[in-house]
Amino acid sequence: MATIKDIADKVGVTVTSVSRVLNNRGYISETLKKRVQEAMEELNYQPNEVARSLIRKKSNIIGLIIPDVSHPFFGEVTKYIEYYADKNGYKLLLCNSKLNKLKEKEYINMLKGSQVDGIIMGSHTMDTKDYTSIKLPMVTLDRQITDTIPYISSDNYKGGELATNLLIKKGCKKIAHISGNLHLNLLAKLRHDAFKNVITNKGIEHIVLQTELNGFNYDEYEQLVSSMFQEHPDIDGVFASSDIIAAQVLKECYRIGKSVPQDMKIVGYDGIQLGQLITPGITTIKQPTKEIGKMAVRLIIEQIEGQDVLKENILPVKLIERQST
Amino acid sequence: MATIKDIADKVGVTVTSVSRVLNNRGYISETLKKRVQEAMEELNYQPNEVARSLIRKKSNIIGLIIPDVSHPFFGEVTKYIEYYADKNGYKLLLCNSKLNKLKEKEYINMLKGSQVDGIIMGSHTMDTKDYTSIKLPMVTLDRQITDTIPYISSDNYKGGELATNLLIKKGCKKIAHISGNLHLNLLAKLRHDAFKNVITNKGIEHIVLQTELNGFNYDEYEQLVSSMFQEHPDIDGVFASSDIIAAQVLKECYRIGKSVPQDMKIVGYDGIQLGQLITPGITTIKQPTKEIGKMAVRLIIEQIEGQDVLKENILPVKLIERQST
DNA sequence: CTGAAAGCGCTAACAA
DNA sequence: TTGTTAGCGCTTTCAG
Repeated sequence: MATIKDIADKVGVTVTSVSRVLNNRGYISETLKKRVQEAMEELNYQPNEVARSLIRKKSNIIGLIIPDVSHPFFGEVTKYIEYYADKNGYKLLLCNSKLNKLKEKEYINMLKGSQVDGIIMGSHTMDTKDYTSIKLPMVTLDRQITDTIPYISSDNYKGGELATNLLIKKGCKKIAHISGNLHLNLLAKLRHDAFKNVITNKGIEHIVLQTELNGFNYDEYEQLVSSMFQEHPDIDGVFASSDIIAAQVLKECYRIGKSVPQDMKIVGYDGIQLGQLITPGITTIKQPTKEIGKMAVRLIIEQIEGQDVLKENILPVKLIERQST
Repeated sequence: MATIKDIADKVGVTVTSVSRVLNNRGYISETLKKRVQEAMEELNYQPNEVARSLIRKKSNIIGLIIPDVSHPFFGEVTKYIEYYADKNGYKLLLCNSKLNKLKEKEYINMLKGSQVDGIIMGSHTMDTKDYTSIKLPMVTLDRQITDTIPYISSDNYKGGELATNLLIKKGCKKIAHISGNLHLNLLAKLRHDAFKNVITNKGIEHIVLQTELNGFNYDEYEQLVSSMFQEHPDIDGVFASSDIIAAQVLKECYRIGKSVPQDMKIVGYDGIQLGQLITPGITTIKQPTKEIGKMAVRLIIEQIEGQDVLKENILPVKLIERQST
């Protein structure tokens, strides 16, 4: 790979001048500029970003820690984060923590060592103090760690209300809520809170189940759903905390011969693209993945640039009614 | 952030000694080693990987260019690539090309500038010469560019055969193959070739459709499938080149009242995790995403280490029969 | 308008 | 066993 020195030698100037045209800063004659640019073209010169990072103390890299890119929701968010990062001249280092505390810690150290300019945390299984000691621009997705670290979430409470009210409106008499793990301190817990409040107010029979801590295990969902129906054969409505779980519920309904939406109504969560492929279409609460990704990148960059940012960033959700209700 | 100098000062030695314990190379007394390590602990020292990269001329970063992480197949492959990269001490820089030639070029330049040690190309819309000029360890997924660049693919021909034979065995009289775009020079084209060969040999009526070039557009699939059924109402078997497309076919069958598998049999491709959530379960050809990811990382690292690697790496596929056939 | 020189944080001969 | 020194590729004062 050609270096700045090679260009300088070829043109017969010093690296200083080449650096000047590279950064378009300081005085350089038009002719020199031309000649340098030509030489760069010819040698197919690519500035070494590692060297630049070292001296500038800025890598233009954003670290992203999420549980699992292959989960559709995180896949979509990641796509948009990458898109907006790139659009703003940043690169994305991807880390899948699998909701593992140790892994998360290791990744954070790795990212610090790699001199990333900021970290977007979509997985947060560690303790508060572990985060406050990071000393790097950060934004979390769906978890409020302290009131100094900005977070982005969609309106989980509203989502929970929409889902629960819809099931009630549609006439469900006994409703189950299958929530993610409630011990992770996620803001997604607000979906559960909304469910509880609404359903208690209306005095409707209900149960709540939660998934395990260990990531996204389809087999576990299958178990969970199957035993739920066995224990509570009279359930006629389910509010699932993800479209994946909702799909699992739907599948179990097929298996045990319950027809949807007649005998059973289902509402999912997330609004992943794949939801529209399933029949009957799963009614869902759509999270604005694109806006989440966009805002995550914006908040990180603004912090990198030293600006103050809003700590609380709650984006609207939308009820999408399909055939499962 | 503490630097090596800070540690040296604190312990009262030079950076050389600190570097020695950091890299565990050369002679250092046990006591000095201890003291240095303690100082590192105390100051929470993280070596600056950017500086190390600069001098070692090795970044320990692998670049990954794929069309779209949010596509389930690529999401799964990405997950495993990240897993094995991390396991081997490499980081992953993620790039979504959206099958855009210009974007792909820009990403390659970006990755070269970032001094990545190698590139895994899961998107390849450029011309052969653009790849040969990269001069960096590379491996491609599902495309053979030259006989010097190693590639990984699953046994597409076999997959095509398995799918087609199954549909025939199940009694289909007119079979459609919905393929990805055939102009991308992908090895996935072999699925089409196998389909053609098998079905022509057996003298069975058939049609072939292909998707557009522009990425993965669910609406386009919907259009395509819908008009296919309108023009050929007598189709009773579909071999789709992805599970997503297969799901779309299934959805259309529900819409127009064709029952699956009685009136219509469907085989998908990829074997994504989500396939098992759909009812009826979609019969599919499973690609070994984990092995693909593992091998991609292995081949890149072996090249980085200067080893020779096999150029042709074809992994086995597996037929998974579910209820759609 | 251009160059000389220092230095980013770290590694690695070569000396001592 | 430890230190001196040069240098990775680049940016940036400060001179000229």
